[in-house]
Order: sequence, then C-alpha cells, then structure tokens
Amino acid sequence: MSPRTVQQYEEIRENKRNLIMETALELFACEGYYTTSISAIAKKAGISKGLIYNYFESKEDIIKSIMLKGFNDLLNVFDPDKDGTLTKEEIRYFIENIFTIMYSDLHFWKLYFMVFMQPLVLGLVEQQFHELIHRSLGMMENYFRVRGYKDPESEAILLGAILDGIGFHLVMDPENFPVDKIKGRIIEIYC
Amino acid sequence: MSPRTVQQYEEIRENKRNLIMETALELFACEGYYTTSISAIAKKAGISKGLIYNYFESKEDIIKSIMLKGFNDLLNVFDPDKDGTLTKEEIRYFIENIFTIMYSDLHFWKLYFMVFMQPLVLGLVEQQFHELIHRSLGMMENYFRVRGYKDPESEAILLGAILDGIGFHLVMDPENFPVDKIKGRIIEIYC
Amino acid sequence: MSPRTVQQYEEIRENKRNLIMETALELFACEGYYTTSISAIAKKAGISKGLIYNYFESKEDIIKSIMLKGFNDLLNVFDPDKDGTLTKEEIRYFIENIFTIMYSDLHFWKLYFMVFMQPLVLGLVEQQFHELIHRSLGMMENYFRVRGYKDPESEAILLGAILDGIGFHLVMDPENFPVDKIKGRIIEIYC
Amino acid sequence: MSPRTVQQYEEIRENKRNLIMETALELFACEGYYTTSISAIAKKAGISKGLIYNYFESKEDIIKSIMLKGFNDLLNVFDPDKDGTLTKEEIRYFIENIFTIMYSDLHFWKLYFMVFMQPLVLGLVEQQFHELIHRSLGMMENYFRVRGYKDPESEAILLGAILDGIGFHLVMDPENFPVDKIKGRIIEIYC
DNA sequence: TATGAATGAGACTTCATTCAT
DNA sequence: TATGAATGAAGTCTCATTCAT
Repeated sequence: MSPRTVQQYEEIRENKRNLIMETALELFACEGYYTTSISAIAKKAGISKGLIYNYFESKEDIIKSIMLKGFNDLLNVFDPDKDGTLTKEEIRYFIENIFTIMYSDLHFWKLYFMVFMQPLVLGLVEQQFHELIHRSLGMMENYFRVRGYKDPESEAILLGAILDGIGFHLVMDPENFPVDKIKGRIIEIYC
Repeated sequence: MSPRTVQQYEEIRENKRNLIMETALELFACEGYYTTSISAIAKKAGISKGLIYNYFESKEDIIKSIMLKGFNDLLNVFDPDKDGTLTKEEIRYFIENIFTIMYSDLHFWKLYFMVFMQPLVLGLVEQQFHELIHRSLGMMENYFRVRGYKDPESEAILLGAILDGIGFHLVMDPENFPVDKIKGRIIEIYC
Repeated sequence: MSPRTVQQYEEIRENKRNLIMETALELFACEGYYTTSISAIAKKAGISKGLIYNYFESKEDIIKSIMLKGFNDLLNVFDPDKDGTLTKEEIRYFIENIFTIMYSDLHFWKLYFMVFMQPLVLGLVEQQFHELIHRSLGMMENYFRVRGYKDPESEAILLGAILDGIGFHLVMDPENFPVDKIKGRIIEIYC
Repeated sequence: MSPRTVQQYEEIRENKRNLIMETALELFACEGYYTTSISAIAKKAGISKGLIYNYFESKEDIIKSIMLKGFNDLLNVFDPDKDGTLTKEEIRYFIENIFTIMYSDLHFWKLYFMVFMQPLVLGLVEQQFHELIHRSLGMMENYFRVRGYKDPESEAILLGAILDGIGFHLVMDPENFPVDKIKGRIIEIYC
C-alpha cells in the first residue's frame, strides 16, 4: 500500500535480474554460450526456467544485457572529464586501472572475447562496443599526441591490441600469467 | 566397368576431405562453430550431408582436424633448426613471418581464437596447442636471453601476448588495422 | 495464477509416464522395438516427440523401464514367503497363476521374448532378469525335490523351458492356442 | 568358352552367396538384425558393400533367404515318406534328431526366434513357416493318435511348444543348458 | 564381377520458448 | 511472481541403397 512496497518489489526484481545475469555469466564463461542451456542457468540460480523469461526476452537478451552492463562500467573508466591532456601519472593510473578491472572480472572478459568469436552475438552489442573502442582509442591517441609520438593513431591502436592480447592471455590462464611483471614492462614502454 | 584403382580412390578422398575442411573453416569463421550446421557445410560444399560422415566422425572431428592441420603447419614455421641463438635479422624475419602467416589465413586465426572461447572445443586440441605455445615461447625467450634482457621469460610472454592481441584485432577488422605500421613499431621495440 | 502444487505436478508426471510406457509397450510388441520410432510413440500417445525426453532419457530407457516394471511385478508373484515346501495344490495354483499372468499381458510377454532376441537390449535388464530366473527356478526345484524327483534341478529347468515355450506360442498366436487344454495337461504331468 | 567356364562362374556365385548368408547369419544372431549394418556384413565377409547387392536385393532379402534355406532343411527332417504310423523308435529318433539339428546351428535358431519378434520380418517367410509348422504338427499329431492319446492335437501342440521352449533356452545359454538330461526326460515322457 | 563414394530419407535427441495453473 | 509440463523446429548422425568406374 505504501510506496515502500513498490520499492521493495523493484528491489526484488533488480536482485533477481542480477542473480540471473551473474549465474549466466559464470556458466557462459565456463561452458560456452551455446553449450549453456536456459535450464542450466535456472537450475544453478535456483529458479524455474519460466521465471527467466519474466526478466529477459530471450537467451540472446541475457548475454546482450551482460555485455552492455560490462561496457557501461568500462565507459566510466574511460571517461576523461579532463582538460584534454594526459600526464605521465594519468596514463600510468590508466594502465594500472585497466589491469585491475581485467583482474576483477575475468568471467566478463572471457565473454568479451567470446562475443567476437560468435559473429551473430556480436551484432547485438556492436554499437556499445564501437563507442567504447572509440572513446578509449581517442583517449590513448590524445596521450600519444601530447607526448609528441610520431604516429599517435597507430600507437593507440597498438596499445589497444597489446591490452587485448594481455587480457586474452589473462583470461586463458590467469594462474600462470605474470601480471605484475607485464604491467611493469608496459608502463616502462609507455611512460 | 572395372572399379577405380586404389590410387584413384585415395585421390578422391584426399580432395573431398580438403574441400570439406576448407568449406567448414570458412563457415566456422564467418558464422561461428555452433551456429554452423552440418547441413550448411554440405550445401556450401555441394555435397550431401551424409557424405561428410564418410570423411569425419562428427562435427567436432571436423574442427579438430582443421585445428590440428593448422597447428602442424605452424610448428614447422617455429622450428628453428638453428644454432640456438637468434640474430636481430632473425627476429625481424620471425616477426615479419608471423604477420605474413596471420594475414595469409585470417579464417584459421579466427578459429584459433574461437577454440579458446569455446571451452569444450579447446580440450580437443590442447596437446598440439601446448606444444606450439611451448616451442614459440622458447624461441622468443632464447632471443631475449641472448640479447641480455633482464627477464627473458616475461618478455617472451609479453611478446606472445602482443602478437595475440594484434592477431585478434587483425582478425576482427582486417580492413582498418594498420598492419604495416604496427609491424614496424613492433620491430622497432624489439630489435 | 499460482503455480500447480508439487502434488499436482507429481500426478501429471506419473500419469504421463505411464501413458508413454503403455503406448510404447503396445507399439514395441506390435511393430518391433527398432521399427517403432519415437515419433510413432508420441503420435499414438497424442503428445509431442520432445515431451518423451522429459520423462525418459532415451529410447532404450523406455524399453528398459517397461521391462523392469514387468520384472518387478513378476518377482512378487514368485515370492513364496512360505514354509519352504510346496504342496500339490500350491504347484497347481502356481501353474494356473503363470498362465493367468501370461494371458493378462501378452504385449509384455512379447517384449520379454523380444529382449532376448535383441542382444544389445538384453544387457539393460540382465540383472533383474537373472534374479527373476533364479527365484522362479529355485521355487520349482524345491517343489520337485520335496516330491522326490530324481533330478530336481533339471526337472525345474525343463518346466521353465516348457513354460517359456508355451508363452512363446501364446504370444505368437493367442487365438489358436488351446490354453486350457495345455494347462490341464501340464498340471497332469506335474501334479 | 567350354561349358565348364559357365559352371565355374555358377560355382563362384553360389559360394559367394553362401559366404554372405553365413556371415550375415552370424552377425544377425550375435548383434541383432537391425543393429547389423550391410557395411558390417561386407567387412566381415571381406567384400564390398556394393557386391552384396549383386547377390541380394535388399537387407530383408538376406534374412529371408537365410530363413527359407533353414526352413527347407527342416522340412526334409519332417518329411515322413512313411506308412503313416510312427513307432516308438521312430519318435525317439525324431526327438533325438530335433536336438541334433538345434545344436548344430544355434545361430539359425536364434534367428528363428528373432523373426517372430520382429513382426515386419515375419511376413516375409510366413508361408514357409506355416508349411513347416503344419507338417511337423501333423506328424506329431499322427503319432499321438496312433498311440491312443486322448487329445492328439493338443498333445502335438504341447510337444511343439516344449521343443520351442527348449530351443529358446538352448539358444539363450547353450553352455548351461543340460541338453542330454532334458532330452532323456522328454523321451521318457513321450515314449 | 567388384569397388566404395555418394545420396537422402529418416532416426534420435536437444532446447529455446510458451502457457496453463 | 513463479512453476515446470509441453511444444516443435532444428540439429547431429546412420545406413540401406545406388551408381560411376
């Protein structure tokens, strides 16, 4: 009756939606997108199959939602909100940040690579992805331009590729990847 | 009237097996492994569904065969057959070589990344993959050791990651990736 | 609005499972196991193909379940729960009983013989079958021993074979098999 | 050129036809009719798949031919060519004979039971089967009539059933079935 | 006569999705 | 909101049979 009830409902919905997304993310990352069934997600989440369709329109909608949420989180990191130039400290902070983010959610990063390998899934999040890429590349390019690099655009692309490669290896075999040493070396190269 | 000779049969089998593998590779790379049906492969190859099972035991057997063939081709490239040291020229040649190989078969490289994103598929080729990784890492590590790098092992891992990252971007969007500039920059960093 | 209760679901499952088993039994007996398709069972039962897999893991699981249920029913009949001896009346009752059972479910008996003719199917129910055989043979052997027969074991085996032969003919052509006369003659021989 | 060449061809054909039938019989008996593929028969016989269709019209034709041959062999055994009466010695000889025949080709007997369990196959040999049944039943009935049995027809049916039951057990588990004891007991009952 | 590549119908099975409750 | 029975399209795979050689 009181507005709190409505709020509580909203909260419950929000929590359940997150539960489904987190469960699905883990399964997608561990078992693959196509080899994970809706039934499996429901079972692991402790709910019924039907309920999932109360929160998501389809299986694709689930992975899409996971990816969009991840991209939005990343966009915040790449939000300059600055004066347009980057100091050495800022780029160091930026690189450190990237590694921290990668490490904090390897499952998401596995999915990140996965969507590019599953062409049909890619289409679903293409726009968000391009914005993410554009913003982060622009930021890096700007840094290199200010630092007087010869070809800032290519340099940014290379750094992007390097970070992807590191992410890829990190996701593949996190136990054996010498994150700190690699991080140090990257900072050494770029700062 | 008389039946074909053994040689004729072998030739037919060899050709048809290759046709199936090539067709499947293209479809797997373009449409994804799980979203490509055996029917689609058969149709594109201009043969019947059933015939595919005359050459491969299962769909998994197809992707496995493609990967193993690709790995074997690569192992030859990474076979130094040298005196144990690498000169600057050799590493430059090596890096150039890597790029040439990647460019020459982007479809295969897409599959290469794909298998790591499809956990169940990975298991099929794990051994070959590990040998490939071990051999190429060893070769790079040796180069860095000879050149007096502080931490040759990590340096090799980083270079491996960088090359994977470049491969990833190359595969994702080959038209817009400035291969030559990036290649030049890599050589600059490492030679 | 509210979901069905657990009991309602259980009742649905129980009923549907029985429906599938009964339908399959009839078709297996009339058309043969391998010549009866899952589609045919579904169509005759008025349900979809997919639903069958909601209740049974595979086609083999269906025939296995039918056989096990039949065997369990039989084991109850052959459970003497007696003082260890059989009177003339008891063996007469026993033989009458066998015939009644056979007659009451000719479909099952057709399946009973069928599984022995389909070597791969036999393996599925071997254990239950051996227990059934062992128990019924033991019971008959005991009867003959008490009656002072020369070779009770062989005599029991023979009676078992005779009953199987009768069952076989009964199943093959129940309309023309003179059950009552044959039953009378068996009782005459053994009592 | 000479007629012998034609004869030799005939002989080769006959031998190959027999080879196929024997191979098929063994596989059908061991693996089941539906679970035995034409490929498996060809492989075991050391010939090509295609050649089988040079000798038989279809898979059904193979089993049909095997059954017909077996039935013809049996009809000879049941060919009285006698004065219409059977002596005690003759029935004893007859029963002994039946056992010898059963033992000499258990594979065929397994098939014999198998065809009745596979309704669609039965139709193919129904006529021959009925003739066999009719002739052997008539012969046994005659014996019992001459001996003054009360109901010779039922008695013959019972003996037929008994022999089938024995055959069934013999086929199922030849190692553990006490043939000689059972045979002796049958003769004791009927002579 | 003999081969085995090739076909295609049809089998079993899975699973995203719907819907009555 | 929540359940899970039910659907049906689509997938993988098998195999009797054909046919060019």
